[in-house]
Amino acid sequence: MTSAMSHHDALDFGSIDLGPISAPEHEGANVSVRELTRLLHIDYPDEAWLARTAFALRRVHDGEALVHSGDKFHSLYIVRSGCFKTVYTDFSGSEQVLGFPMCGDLMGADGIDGGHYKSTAVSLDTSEVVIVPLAGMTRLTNECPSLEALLYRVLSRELVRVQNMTWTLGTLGAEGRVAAFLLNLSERLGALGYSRRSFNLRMTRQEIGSYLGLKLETVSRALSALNNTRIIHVHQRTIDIIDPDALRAVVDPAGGAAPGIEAQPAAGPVRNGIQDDGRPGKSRATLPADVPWRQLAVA
Amino acid sequence: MTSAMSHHDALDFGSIDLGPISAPEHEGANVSVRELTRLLHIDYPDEAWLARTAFALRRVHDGEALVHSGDKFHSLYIVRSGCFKTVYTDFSGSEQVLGFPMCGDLMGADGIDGGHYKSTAVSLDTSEVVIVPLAGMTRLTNECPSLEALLYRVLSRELVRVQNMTWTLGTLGAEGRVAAFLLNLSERLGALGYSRRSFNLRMTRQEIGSYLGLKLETVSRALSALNNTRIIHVHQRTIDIIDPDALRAVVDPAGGAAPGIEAQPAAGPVRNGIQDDGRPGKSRATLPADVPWRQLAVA
DNA sequence: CGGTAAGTTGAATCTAGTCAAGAAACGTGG
DNA sequence: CCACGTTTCTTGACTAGATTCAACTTACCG
Repeated sequence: MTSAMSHHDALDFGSIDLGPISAPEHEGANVSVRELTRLLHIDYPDEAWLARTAFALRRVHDGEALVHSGDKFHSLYIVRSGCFKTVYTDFSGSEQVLGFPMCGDLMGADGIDGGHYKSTAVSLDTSEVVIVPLAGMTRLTNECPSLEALLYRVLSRELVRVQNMTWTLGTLGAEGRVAAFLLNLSERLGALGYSRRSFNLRMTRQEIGSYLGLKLETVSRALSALNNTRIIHVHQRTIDIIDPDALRAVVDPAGGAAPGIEAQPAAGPVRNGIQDDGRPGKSRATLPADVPWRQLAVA
Repeated sequence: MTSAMSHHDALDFGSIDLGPISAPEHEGANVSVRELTRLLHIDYPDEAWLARTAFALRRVHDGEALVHSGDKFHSLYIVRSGCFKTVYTDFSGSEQVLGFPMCGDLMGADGIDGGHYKSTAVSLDTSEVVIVPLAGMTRLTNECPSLEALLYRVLSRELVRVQNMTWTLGTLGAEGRVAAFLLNLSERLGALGYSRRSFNLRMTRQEIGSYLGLKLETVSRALSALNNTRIIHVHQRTIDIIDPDALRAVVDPAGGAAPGIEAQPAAGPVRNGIQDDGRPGKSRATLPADVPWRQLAVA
């Protein structure tokens, strides 16, 4: 095999040729770019013509799969409402939960590189997703580079999320993991305008355990333990966080330096991450203020 | 160097204004887009004008940090030679290793969204990286959408890698993790033209353990166990894989493949003829070899 | 050479997994 | 509305596996 690499366009995202923006699965109302950025908490310059561009929505019912592992990749999805679980299915039957995407979260990115989704996304609720057909995006990004940046950011964000997860799995014990899971959930729900103190889990102990690398019994025990120490109150899927600080302490016993639990400033649009002004004279290559920089992992 | 052309969008990657493509840290020779795609094992339509575009290289010495956690984000990096470790640094000083990027691997992507790198990249060797200043890319991607797709793919690939890692941490025991780690390393080295059978670790047990969520003693024991069962031969950092199949069986006793390993429609070109040469690799080579579809989790 | 860092190995401890039984919630159909 | 089966959750006792503590060996570097 010589260096003959000109096969057909291996880099093409497929050949979904669509109108302005839509998708095979189009159904129901559409969503403007502006609303999309609001969902993602990412600011972007409002350009009139873009505000008119719209993405299709898709509704997914409880228990229904949005995409299956192995399906041909075509679109990214941003959750607009509801809640999902994403799973690797070990064809011996057992599944490993990779995440619980909720409003504003990305799904499907693991399909870009290989051309096939690598995980299955199942709705845990009646949910709605914004369909972002990647192939169709290049046309748009040509006219609006900031839209391209937005995509990079969304992908990066997902990467960070998963990296935090490996930190959680690599460092924390059972109670720490469960505590981190609850805090993360609390934070995300809070960012969406729900109560940070009180919420209902939409997933089973089994699913939580799979996600956290624990058995369901262990999850149950950890929850009971936190319940007994009055840090939270648990009844089935109802969670009340009584003492958030104590909960944080479970994750990070080493004093308060608890790496920010606040995942996203969520309240206001996240300041433009990539903006930078660093002109060429940026130098100062080594003034790294090696700050503990983490967000609380999980979910 | 200081060209004048600041397109100004709120989401712009900054105003690093550079020539064709270069970066503040420019130093040494450059690398063409074509070579970059070869590094990444991603095909792309060869456009003459693009072939003339070049990326800067940077050399990083053993023990030196390429970027620090908390540094302002400016570029992505593709490893061209050598080996790194990427770490989260816990405020209390302890570090969690996130990966061991090698030739063709991406670094720095966790900095895109927040505008600051979230992990530190330290060279475990004398290494060379291709500097990909993201801000400067939008101009290029306008002219060549496939380049944009390339970036998406690279990010997606990294995401999948980390997802596989969470699978590893979530499901495997100590021996399985170490076995998966070795197989992954073997596969990656093989893809680079080195021996799959015999190689030297460039990281300590401590670092491996941190990466795999284990203590160094546990890593040592796992290696000893595999050594005693004649599956591999270990002597300090020298690894010989004697029975690859047995090693795979340690990861997946059930005999199938790990999740996600399900056969992809071999979208790839066939492999060229490089076999194991049986020598622990350290000869310099940037041989392109096609990556087998998916490596076994880890690393 | 000698000192330090890295790796190995053993024994005790602790944590999470496993097996098992029972309680609580949920859905369905009478 | 209640009875019934199913699923989910909780709890206990026991086991397997990883961590901890500690001694010791081996490599590496000046």
